[in-house]
Amino acid sequence: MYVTLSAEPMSFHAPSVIQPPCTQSKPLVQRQFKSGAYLYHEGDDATNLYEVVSGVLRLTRVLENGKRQVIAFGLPGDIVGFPNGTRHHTDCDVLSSAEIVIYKRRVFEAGESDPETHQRLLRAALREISAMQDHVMMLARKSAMEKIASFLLVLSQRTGAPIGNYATFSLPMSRADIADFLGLTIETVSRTFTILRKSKTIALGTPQTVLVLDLDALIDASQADT
Amino acid sequence: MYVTLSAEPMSFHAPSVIQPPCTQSKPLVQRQFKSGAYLYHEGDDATNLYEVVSGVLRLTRVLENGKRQVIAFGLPGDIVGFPNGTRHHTDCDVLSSAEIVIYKRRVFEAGESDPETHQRLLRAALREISAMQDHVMMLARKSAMEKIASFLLVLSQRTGAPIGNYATFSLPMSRADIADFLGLTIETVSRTFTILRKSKTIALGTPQTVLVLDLDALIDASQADT
DNA sequence: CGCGCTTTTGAGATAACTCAATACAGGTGG
DNA sequence: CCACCTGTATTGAGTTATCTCAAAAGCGCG
Repeated sequence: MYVTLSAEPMSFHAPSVIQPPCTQSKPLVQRQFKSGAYLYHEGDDATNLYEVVSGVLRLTRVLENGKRQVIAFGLPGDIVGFPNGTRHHTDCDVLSSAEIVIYKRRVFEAGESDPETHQRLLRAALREISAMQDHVMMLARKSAMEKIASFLLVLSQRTGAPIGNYATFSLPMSRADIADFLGLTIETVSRTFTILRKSKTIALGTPQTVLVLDLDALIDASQADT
Repeated sequence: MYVTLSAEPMSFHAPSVIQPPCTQSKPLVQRQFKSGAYLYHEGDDATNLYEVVSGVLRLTRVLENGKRQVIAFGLPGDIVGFPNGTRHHTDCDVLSSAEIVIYKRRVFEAGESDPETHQRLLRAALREISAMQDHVMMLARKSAMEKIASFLLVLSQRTGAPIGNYATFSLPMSRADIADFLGLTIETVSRTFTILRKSKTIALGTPQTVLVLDLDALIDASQADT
């Protein structure tokens, strides 16, 4: 089986070994984006790729009927904005204020000028394919509990901070976003959190602050019937 | 909304405008693979990419518990085998005998020698990301009927042949494969086919031969509640 | 203090699942 | 040539995880 951090396949974005975005002294475009800002919209001409240094992005797509589907969350280390053809095929907005490194799409597509960055972006695109495949497997075959537990595990691994023996992290996205991402309803997401709370697997400070009390139980839950 | 052939987002592989794999007179590696043959296995070192000229491939992944999940089907025009890092992350076998053009991975990754092919493969990778996102949306939000109808529509559009006013195509994959691909059970797939037959939307010659009797009804079914 | 928004809880409905039986088709050997 | 056997597909009956609709609780803010 391929790349995993734990026993669990990465569910929505492969763990990139976090390395400084650029080791060279070259001028590098890095910007701060506030919560609520949009990096790009579906249909926009894709001139840039974006690497998340800190903060969280949300990639969504709008359906025919106007409903919004969350395709992915962009966590630190992720590179987002790979276009289909010349245009973006999702919306991308900021859930919690983010520092973003901006790359020109040209560097990705041609890359004569900067082969190192070119390679880096290419690898990110391949990782993205793999990550989406993992997500497909999750959506197709996992129960609500397995989905939520997997989701929390990934967030914990990628954005968690230790507090004593426990890990804590924040959920910058709403229950609705989580539901949209995992193919569930808000109510099911909420009920599943409640079950995890009652079993003392996690605790919630606020609804958007998670404390992992029992990591093993959470891992078990993410693989339940297997 | 982006690239669609009909009102329906492409569900598992974006429609590549089918063009001859190589317009140059250069030597080109093309091979015939028989049904049942494997192009590669998960974990194999990825030395090649594969373009489907004819036939159908199946990309699968094996779960911890030994169950097999169908990630995608490779139809004519698709390019498959994009690795994560240096290794393949799916199995790929042949469902119906296929002609395959083989590209060296190096050309994709570096491409100094053949920038044209490099670009071509790069675009295919981006299309793949987009296709997987479409599939995610399908898995997350569509009913069994919508999934099956979407699936049949895509096959009809991409591999169908006209017979009088109707279109016909074959299903080289089993009901189990379809179920695995769409996140359903075999029984639900079969029942849904039956509903479509009884409503005279489609007819089945054999269980693997589909005749589309009422395209509009099929399109409606693929978008049902929207 | 009250209003609006998100989250949680409750109760009932249902789409899809599971388990089980039957039908069908293709291949084999008598 | 036909009966049999094996694997796939279909149909049936009952269960259940998740959804839907509805109400209550919590929380930030003017």
